Amino acid sequence: MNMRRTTIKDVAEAARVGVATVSRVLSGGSASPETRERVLSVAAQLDYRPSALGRNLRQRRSGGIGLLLPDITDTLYARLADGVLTCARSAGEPVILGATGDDEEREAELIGMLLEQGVDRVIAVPSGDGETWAPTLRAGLTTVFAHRIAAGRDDVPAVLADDRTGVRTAVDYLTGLGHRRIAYLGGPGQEQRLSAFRQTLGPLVDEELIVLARGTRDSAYAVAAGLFQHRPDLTAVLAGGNLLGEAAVLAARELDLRVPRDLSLVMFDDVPWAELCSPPLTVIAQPAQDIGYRAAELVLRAGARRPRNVLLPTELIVRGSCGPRGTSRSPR
Amino acid sequence: MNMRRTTIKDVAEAARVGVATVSRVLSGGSASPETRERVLSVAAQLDYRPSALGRNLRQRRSGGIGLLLPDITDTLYARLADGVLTCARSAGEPVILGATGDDEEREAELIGMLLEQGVDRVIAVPSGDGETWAPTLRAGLTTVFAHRIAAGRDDVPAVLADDRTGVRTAVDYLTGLGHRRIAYLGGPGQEQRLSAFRQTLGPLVDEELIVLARGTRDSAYAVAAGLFQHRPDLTAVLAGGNLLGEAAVLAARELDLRVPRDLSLVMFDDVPWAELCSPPLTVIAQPAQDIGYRAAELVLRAGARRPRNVLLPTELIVRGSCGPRGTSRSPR
DNA sequence: ACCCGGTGTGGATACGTTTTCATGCATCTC
DNA sequence: GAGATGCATGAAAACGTATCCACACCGGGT
Repeated sequence: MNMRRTTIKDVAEAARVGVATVSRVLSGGSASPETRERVLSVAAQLDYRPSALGRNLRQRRSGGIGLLLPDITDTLYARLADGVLTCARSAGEPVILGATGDDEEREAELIGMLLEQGVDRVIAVPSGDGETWAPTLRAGLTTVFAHRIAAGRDDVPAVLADDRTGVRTAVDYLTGLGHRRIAYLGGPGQEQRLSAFRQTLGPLVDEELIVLARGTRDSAYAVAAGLFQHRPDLTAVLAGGNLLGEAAVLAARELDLRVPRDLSLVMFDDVPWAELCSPPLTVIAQPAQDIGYRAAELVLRAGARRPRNVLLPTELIVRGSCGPRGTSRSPR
Repeated sequence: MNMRRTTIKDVAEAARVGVATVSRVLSGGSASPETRERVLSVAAQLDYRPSALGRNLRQRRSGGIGLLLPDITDTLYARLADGVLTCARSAGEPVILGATGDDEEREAELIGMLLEQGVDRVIAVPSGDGETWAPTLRAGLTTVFAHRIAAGRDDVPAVLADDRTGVRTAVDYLTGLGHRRIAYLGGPGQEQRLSAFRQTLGPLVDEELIVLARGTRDSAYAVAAGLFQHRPDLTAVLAGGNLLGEAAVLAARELDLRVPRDLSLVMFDDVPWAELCSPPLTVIAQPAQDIGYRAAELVLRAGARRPRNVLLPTELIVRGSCGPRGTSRSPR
């Protein structure tokens, strides 16, 4: 079977017009009503689909939007991706997905791949700093950051969750319950949350209770377990991501800490399993899907004036993992 | 800034050779050592990157792999996607992602989009039947199914988890614990699992204990709750997916069924939160990431003889959600 | 009658690459 | 030494589309 694809030329011949006219009709240009209808009917008849290849080459840009995430396996990013997909689908644009693994080098590599593909619109949860993203902008790509920003790249619009308010609400909630020794379990690239934590806690902040993990499960668990063992006097912990929260739950169980009696726990990001835990986890929900959707909107409606950053609200969802400060934990 | 992209022509001029030579050198064709080196050095100097646009048009196919999943939000599919991404990255191929939502129509639409993009390699967790996938094959796309197959499309190679053995192992485990009234909670597109369930259980099978949900969380919950209420005599349940398992846990808690005392639970697919549950869930683990990776391998190494279906082993991971059959549940 | 602006149309070109084909040169064979 | 064989090379032809430009035509103004 050597079926050649039907091209615009076939349509033009069949409709007895020039290729230019067919192109115009299909791209919404001007044409006389009868010509338009004839072309349309012939195109439908031959079930002609314009080749993106030809078009892309001609306009020196592939449609389509690039999406760069640290890890598609993380439900937060998966939801974000889902939002992007939803918006892109309604615009008929393909989405090229890449996983950076929070690695600057891999991110740069993927950016190179996108450039090679002629992609001219990118949504990213950036891992690298401003330098990594310089080629992108130099090449004239319209870029939008989501969920976090790259250091030193204030010129790129971003759509973010209102982390600061989220942290403040959670910390206020915990201090309201009487907690004083509150730990923060952080991950990579969340300076906003950490600084909000410090700021809200003010004089109560204890630098020893602030620990950072790398992006992996193992690292998160090790850090959480180490913290709990090293500082038995802490009564509450704020986990700055669902991976960290998972680690905290696991580590607490391993050390026989009862939640919420011995330890109150608030986790960033509402995930389906937060409700399945016992007790169900109190969380700071982020509109991950919306973030993706809005980012896609921004990147599609480019050309209009560069919009300011978008800040989406977070919400503290109180479930059962926080209680009043009990007596200090006793070593077993 | 009107920086024109550096093209192969620029490189050719700068290296004082023809464009054909540059193309050959860069594509690994034959050339004299000195020419090769000169071209390479000039290309590096200008930091030339061949445009995928031109190449794609020339060879009438976009490189790149299309990936069609029901829902990127489902961790199973997210892991599968991760496997595909990993393999694709090592091959330098972009991945175009689409979410079908388990909807035949949307799937067809996405297939159309892929065709229009000139994608000629597709990995899919198919939702539609053979008819939906007819255009794909007619257009000569190399297609590989993952995780499940489309009805009536035995001509498409597939990478699957060994569902039948997984189900058999789980059911044997449950009957070994003394359970006789075992329910099956199924989702869409998993005939393999269901038929294995029936076959393994043999005469013990009770059609009333087999219930199917649609793909959504709400539907899963409703079906699970209905089953538990309607048949208080059941003592064990096999959930045919992590969404179903989630629903089962939730419904059991809502109805005050203690796991595993009142109800033993085995879930298909090992997800991170299975360990966080209390009790931790006994699961049938599927190598989702491997499935994706292998599928990507298959689709990339096409041209070789069409390989037979690949069957990847599942594993029963015993945790704490199954116990010996207790006395029949008493109504509260 | 003439010109002029507007509109619909098609020919031609360019987008950047790969691949075919012909050419030239060097080496090998009889 | 003549012909054959091999290899490196560049000119040119696609690939399918969008767009520039020129042309024809039509109506209304002077």
